[in-house]
Amino acid sequence: MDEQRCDLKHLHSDQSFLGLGSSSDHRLVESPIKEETLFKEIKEVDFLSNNRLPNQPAPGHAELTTLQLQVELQREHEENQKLRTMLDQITKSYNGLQAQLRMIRLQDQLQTCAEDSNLDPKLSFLHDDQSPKSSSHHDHDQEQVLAVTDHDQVPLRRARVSVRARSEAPMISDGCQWRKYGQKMAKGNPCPRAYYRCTMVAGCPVRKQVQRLAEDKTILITTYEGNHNHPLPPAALSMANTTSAAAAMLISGSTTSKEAHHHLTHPTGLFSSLQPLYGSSMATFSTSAPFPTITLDMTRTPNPNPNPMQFMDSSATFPNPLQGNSHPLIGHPMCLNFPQHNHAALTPAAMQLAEQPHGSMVETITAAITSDPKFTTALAAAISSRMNNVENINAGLQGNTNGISSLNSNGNEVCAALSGSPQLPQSCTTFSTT
DNA sequence: CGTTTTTGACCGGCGC
DNA sequence: GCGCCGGTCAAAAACG
Repeated sequence: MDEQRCDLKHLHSDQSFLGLGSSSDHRLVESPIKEETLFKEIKEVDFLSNNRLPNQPAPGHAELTTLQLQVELQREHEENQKLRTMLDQITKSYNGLQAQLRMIRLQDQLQTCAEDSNLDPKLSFLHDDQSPKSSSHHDHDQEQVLAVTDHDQVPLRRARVSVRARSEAPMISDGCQWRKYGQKMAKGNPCPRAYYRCTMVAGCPVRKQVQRLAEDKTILITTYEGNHNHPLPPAALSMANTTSAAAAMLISGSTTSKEAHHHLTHPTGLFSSLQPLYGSSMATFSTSAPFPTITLDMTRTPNPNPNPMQFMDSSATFPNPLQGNSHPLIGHPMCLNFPQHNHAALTPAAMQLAEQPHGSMVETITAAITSDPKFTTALAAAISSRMNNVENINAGLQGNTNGISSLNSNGNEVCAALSGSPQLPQSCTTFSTT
């Protein structure tokens, strides 16, 4: 009952709900459901008001019988069910519109990129099983947009994100529910490799492999593949954002080189612009494997950021209230967006790109940082102070962009940053090159 | 008793 | 064609 009240309180109080609170959001995302209708509906189920039932006796009235209370409870339960149904519909509409917006932005972004640099031929791995090579540049871009934004998981199903972290536990806690479906002895490693699939929702394509490093058995290598096709609890957003962002970077940041490894600092495009911000040794690309893989190393601290809080700028945005999919986590006070970037360090082109899923790399770093208890307190204080100012900040849809190929998951909120990955005993302030 | 884990079998890709 | 290897399946076992 308390949870229901919290939900409804949020519906009443959060002006950012559905993005209706922001003028810019309102302009860009118009819910198919009229505002008036929405709030009228909500008004009818205002559990918090003492006058919500004008034709019913006030609570606590002496005339109330147990039967009446039961009838009222039943009625409120039905209304609550209606509300949840409505919320689900709104969620679907919101996700659909957000996906459309994302596709439009991505098209614009690719047009901009096409003018500045050649697209990577190696991106053909995105198109292998979709269509033959196209002759025109424009068609190529269109194909890429379709491949990247398609919901069928093909692109990121092939891109993988490997996360290295020190952990004594058999598996790092990333907030998702996993079911083990296999275990194999990998070549050259005495430790078995375990295979898990996401069981939060039936049919979720996300899988992961967990294996200990042969050289150092305290290091756990978790390899993620695919994107969740369902909303994630805040505790799972951090890692999901990490993998989604990294996979998006892997896809969009590939180079023409056939070298076995590519660093994020390759000389063209986004990453060179981001390099001053992210440092020079955060992650490693590997294209020698059957699947393109990006490795994020959270086990070393070769180049500690002297001021990790620099990632916290003033561009914090409202949370996507629907990310939790009508669960009590909606409106959770800790569920706020981390800033996307230190915009001052980026070129305009990089900023535009970075406002797309690449921006989640900041969250990747944030996740690593916040998995360290030493930073948790400081982060909590910083977040608390910024939450006081968040109402004055334009929400902006860029704060709610998801992973490139994920239409309705992997929002950019780093809700779990402060609570997630408790089993990561060590983390670093930057990612290291392996 | 339903769910999860274990584990051997099976399949497909790849190199020789 | 054969063997190796990574990945998945599915029946049995274990668990709560």
